[in-house]
Amino acid sequence: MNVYEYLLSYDIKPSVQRIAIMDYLLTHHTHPCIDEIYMALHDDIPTLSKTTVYNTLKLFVEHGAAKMLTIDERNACFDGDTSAHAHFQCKCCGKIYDLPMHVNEKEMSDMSDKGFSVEEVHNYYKGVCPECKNNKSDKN
Amino acid sequence: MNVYEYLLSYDIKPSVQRIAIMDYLLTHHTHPCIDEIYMALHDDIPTLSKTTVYNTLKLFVEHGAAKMLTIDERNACFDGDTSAHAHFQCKCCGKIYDLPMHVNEKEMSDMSDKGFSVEEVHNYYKGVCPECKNNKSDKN
DNA sequence: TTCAATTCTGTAATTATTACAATTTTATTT
DNA sequence: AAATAAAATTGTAATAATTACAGAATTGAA
Repeated sequence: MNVYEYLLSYDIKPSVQRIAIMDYLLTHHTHPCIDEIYMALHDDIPTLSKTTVYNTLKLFVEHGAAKMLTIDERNACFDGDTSAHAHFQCKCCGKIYDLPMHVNEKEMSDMSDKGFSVEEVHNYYKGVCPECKNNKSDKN
Repeated sequence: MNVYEYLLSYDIKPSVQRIAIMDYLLTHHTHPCIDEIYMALHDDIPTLSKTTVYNTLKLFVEHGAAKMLTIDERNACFDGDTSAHAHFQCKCCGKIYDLPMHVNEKEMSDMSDKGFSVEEVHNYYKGVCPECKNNKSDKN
């Protein structure tokens, strides 16, 4: 399935901009912020407006085609992988890694027992990634 | 232990403003944003500056006396309860609830096996709280 | 009391995000 | 194919959160 059909499957009308943005999300697993996407696509689509990037990602999130991450305190990040998974952000380099998520069934059933309807599960860690740990020890 | 000593235990020099802000965090479990704290304390300390609220909370977080939550997309929220626990934010009323957190030991050991040093665990859910569910059904 | 260091304050600057009107593009009808 | 209507995009301006910073106030030590 190409990006055009992929968008349609989420009830999103494809356009040049939407296809480019979704394609970027699906091929780059960097959990980009608005600016990263804008700057990356600006070369191919010189007329692209940052407002369009904002609007498009909002649309994607509303239709369930992308997820917004609030791991990074500075910027909202976006993830084209909508499957349930956890994240790790390195405090040193800022990179966000994907991790398998093990949903806690006990926690979930406790919540619904108390009358909470759970719609989203967010699970992330912060610390230092292996790369940055190596770089640090190199300098000693 | 009073708030004065509590701040000292985190190596934070107490001041009128710091004591008031920490006291607010410890007695109100609303996970307040900057504005809530500022407005609540403004009556008692009319000279209080919003910059001080920002600076003080930053200081608290750095010293481990408070945690910053990025659950709410609009504002950073702050939590004086530094013990490991999860959160639930209602998409309807915005309220943030505390939940017991069950740390996933498997996930943790997987990460350290791969060379990740985990320093923070964030775990939260979004959905509709029991109160809002009741209010909705009342209107039918 | 004097001096130095720290903390607080208020304003200005910065940055992310949203609002909105005008333009462009796309789809539909004639 | 031309005319029309609807939707999407763009760019600018407005808003809101946060940070920078310099001066004022406070605290602690000599």
